[in-house]
Amino acid sequence: MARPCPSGRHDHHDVYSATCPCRTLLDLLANKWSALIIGLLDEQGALRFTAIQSALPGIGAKMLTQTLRRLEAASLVTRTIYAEVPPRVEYELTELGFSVAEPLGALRSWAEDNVDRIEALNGDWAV
Amino acid sequence: MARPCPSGRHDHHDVYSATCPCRTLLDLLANKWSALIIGLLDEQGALRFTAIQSALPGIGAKMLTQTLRRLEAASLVTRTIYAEVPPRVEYELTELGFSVAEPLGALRSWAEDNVDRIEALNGDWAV
DNA sequence: CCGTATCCGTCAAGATACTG
DNA sequence: CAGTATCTTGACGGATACGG
Repeated sequence: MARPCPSGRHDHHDVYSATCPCRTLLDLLANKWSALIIGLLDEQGALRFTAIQSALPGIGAKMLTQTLRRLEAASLVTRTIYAEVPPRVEYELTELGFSVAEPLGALRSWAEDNVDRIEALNGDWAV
Repeated sequence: MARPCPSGRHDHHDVYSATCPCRTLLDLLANKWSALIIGLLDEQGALRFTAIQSALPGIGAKMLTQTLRRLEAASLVTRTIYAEVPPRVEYELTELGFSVAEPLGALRSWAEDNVDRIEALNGDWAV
């Protein structure tokens, strides 16, 4: 059983509470790379390590491994090793992973759709 | 006019491109504190600096100032100074800010609703 | 090919003290 | 009240080399 959250904003959990485990979960999702990785796996299905890395310019192998491992620990992603030569490892969303891909996708779309408006309002926003 | 994105996944922008300004925007939103601050202002309307800080246990004044300033630069939040004694400063969402509060709220709700399931699947996920 | 292990520089962020 | 200024630390993250 999860630790209950003091505030009781919802039945059991509240991201605004510092001690609530769902805040840790939000931190995992509200992260630069997690949102992109989950979106990628949502759109393209199972992908190999290298495929993910080249689809995400700027991410290093270490950071990618780290993020994938955390997503795997949270049961959002599965990691499947195929005993082949050369070795092949594929990452794929779990059912839970697909369900979080929806709100994350909405956020990505919002960013893509509104960045022009923001630049029009203030060209120097990207500090 | 915004710089176009090379990939052309959407009409003009693509968060998967490292150079696209909408990726910078996503980084601003997909951030531990931004999601909470925007959600708070969405639920409670205009709030003073101290009110926000006490609603977000764990955030320091420096980090709060920094995040609010970036949100203000992106035209998601307004900052209003009232010439009173003692001084009062209120932060409030703009129309743009309210519109992004929806997808962010969906993400927060998802975290609150699914953390139990994740803990049941793997008690050690929060590494 | 798919990582892990290690080293190491940078800068994000906390603590503290101070100002309008 | 609502910050800013300064200092300090340590964790993040890049580079490299190596293992399964």
